[in-house]
Amino acid sequence: MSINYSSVMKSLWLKSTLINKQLNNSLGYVHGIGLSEYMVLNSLFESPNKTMTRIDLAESIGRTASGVTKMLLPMEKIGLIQKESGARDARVSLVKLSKVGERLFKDATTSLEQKSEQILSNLNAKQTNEFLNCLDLLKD
Amino acid sequence: MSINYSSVMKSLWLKSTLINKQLNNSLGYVHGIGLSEYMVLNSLFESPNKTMTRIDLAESIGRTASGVTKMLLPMEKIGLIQKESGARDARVSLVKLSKVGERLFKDATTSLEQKSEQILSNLNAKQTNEFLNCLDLLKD
DNA sequence: CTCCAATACTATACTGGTCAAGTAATAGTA
DNA sequence: TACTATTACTTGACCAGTATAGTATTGGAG
Repeated sequence: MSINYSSVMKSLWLKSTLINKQLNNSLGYVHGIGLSEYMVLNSLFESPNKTMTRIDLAESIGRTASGVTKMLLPMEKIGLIQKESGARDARVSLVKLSKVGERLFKDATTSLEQKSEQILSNLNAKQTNEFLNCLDLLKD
Repeated sequence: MSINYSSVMKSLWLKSTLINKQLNNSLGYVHGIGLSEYMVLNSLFESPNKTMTRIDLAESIGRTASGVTKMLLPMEKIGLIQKESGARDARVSLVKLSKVGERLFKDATTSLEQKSEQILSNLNAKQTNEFLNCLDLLKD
């Protein structure tokens, strides 16, 4: 019995689009950011000094450099992040998570956690761990 | 030890964006369609008479009605689908998979299958089945 | 039969992303 | 030291999707 690989990908595609909408709605309605913005905050929060280059940021969230440039503009305007000067390389423009951004990130995280628990509520602990493990094993 | 639910969702989000790009590139380069278009063909192919209404189509691929309206325009122009008149309800405009569309769908399916197998190559058969099972269990 | 609400779209304006081209700074090489 | 390639962006044109508002048709209540 051979596996139908593409049906797994189709299922992944459909579920991820539906879940993305859910999570975007949750975060957007309460905190005014989308999942992409959340992931930016997340990457910054987890990085040493809560500071990253735009390229590293783009890489960490699977977006292009220009995509990052554009999404950071409004985030800077509302004070979630700030430009950090003082890089030894004059090409890079460092991005730092602000206090406001960190606060919003933490609030958004609890929202996300709740929604995520709900989405995963049909899986038991073992399944959830296996699922995460499988995700990590996917080649990209 | 409690589970960090949101990290599962973050992982899902990141992987799915990266994999979407991969699959879109594969399909786009060889067959000139994206994953969304492929899923439209897929839904039509699997439906009785290879015919659906636009809202059923929208529902089946997780897109809005207006999204479907727009994506079907070019697909009709290149002959992948055709408008089917003769619905009892004059509001609906039925969409039918054409022979050309069916042909392209089958070709694209083999491409997709190959790429999918590659993406899943780190998972064994048991893991793959479990993964698919978990996907189906996700609430959306 | 006549409304009124709901359904199945379509059109417009907008958002969020890409790609390709351009700029400035740096790194590597002769 | 100078020249070239690479890197880290930014910008503009475009594309794929949404939300909202509109149209035409249908179904149901009185």
